Amino acid sequence: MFDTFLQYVADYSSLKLSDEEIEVIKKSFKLKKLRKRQYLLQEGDMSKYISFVTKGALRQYTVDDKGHEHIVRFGIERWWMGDYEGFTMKTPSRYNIDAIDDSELLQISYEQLEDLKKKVPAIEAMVKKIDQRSYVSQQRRIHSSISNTAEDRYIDLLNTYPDFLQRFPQNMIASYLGISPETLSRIRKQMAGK
Amino acid sequence: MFDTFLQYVADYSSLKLSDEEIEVIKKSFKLKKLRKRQYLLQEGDMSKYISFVTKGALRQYTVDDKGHEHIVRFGIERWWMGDYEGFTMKTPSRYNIDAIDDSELLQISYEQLEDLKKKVPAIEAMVKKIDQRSYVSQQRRIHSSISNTAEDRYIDLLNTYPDFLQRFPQNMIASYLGISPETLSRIRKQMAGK
DNA sequence: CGGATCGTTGATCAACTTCAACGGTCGTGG
DNA sequence: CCACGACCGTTGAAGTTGATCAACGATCCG
Repeated sequence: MFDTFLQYVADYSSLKLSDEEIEVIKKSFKLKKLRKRQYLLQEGDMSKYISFVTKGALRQYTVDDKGHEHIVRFGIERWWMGDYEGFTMKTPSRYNIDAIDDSELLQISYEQLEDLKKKVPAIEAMVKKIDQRSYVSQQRRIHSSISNTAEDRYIDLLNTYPDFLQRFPQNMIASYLGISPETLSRIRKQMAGK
Repeated sequence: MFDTFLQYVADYSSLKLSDEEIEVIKKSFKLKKLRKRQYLLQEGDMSKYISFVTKGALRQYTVDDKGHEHIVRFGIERWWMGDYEGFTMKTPSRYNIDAIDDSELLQISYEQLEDLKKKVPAIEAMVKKIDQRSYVSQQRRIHSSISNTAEDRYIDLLNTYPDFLQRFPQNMIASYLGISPETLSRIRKQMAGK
């Protein structure tokens, strides 16, 4: 599963890694396996780790007083998951993160990642690119959510992350979009007969 | 208006700036004044600059085919404005940015900012903190938009940016929240009599 | 003064939610 | 290995929330 990560670094930094760098990287991470439905993090927890997903699928979400779940983020292979907010604000997590399928993660603490960025330029470049992309995707999601109807937001999702549909049950997709499962079902039906 | 910026850097980096650093910083920016209603950037433009607002108020928004405006971001004193997405993706802007009031900006190109970050550690620390905050605030806005009713989103806004109400007309607040001006008006009326 | 902009209000309409029921599939324990 | 319960998607009916359209008064500015 390190191959996945090394490939990812190469793709994101377009820098070649030396053997020593690869060693440093390997030593910085530890492997974690999660069973389906297992928590990586629960609301109220403090977490110093972020996790690179090499296998499986996870979600980050809250549960409101009516028991409804609201998914703010999904993570699959080659995505990062973690309570970035809690770390930067030094507060307990507002979110839960759990595994939707059996998953494999590479974990690193934020401090170690800072350290690694200094030692390995490719990692620094990678993090920078991730930050840029996440800014852009968040901004677009905000824009979609204030501008579009439920159907258009669903279409946006189809275009942006076509694989989500295969990977996640429909009710979670609905939660991610901020609509009820019933509405999503009807939207899909209605789109099928277009 | 440089005082505003220097104070901002101090607040965000908690590092003291040397006189030479202050000189380098001053040389990197150029002043720009905007009249109310004047564009800083229009959809389709390419922009290499980001702007630090020392005075006034701006908004970043799109206009849909029905002529409705959708505001993704506001900017007032001590905020940054610019087409970050267009710069990182090297694409023309999807957004318009214009001045809501007469405004004063300090402008710098992205390349120069990179350069400045290397020369002045306080700037680097500042940018890092901004990135973190913007991630967190975007995530929260997304969460609010998928979880909350119009009223709750308005309450969120009141708590997060209490000054927005004084600074921006109600129809723009509505646009930012993704609701119609009429709905916001009714929500406010209804909340007043609580 | 006259026009544009802004917030408000009422009436109607469309979008989405909620509640309830049903059928299919899948995983697990007996 | 089968049966049962849990979970998931679908559908219908009714209810709620928010959008739209239109009209009006107030304010601001040139």
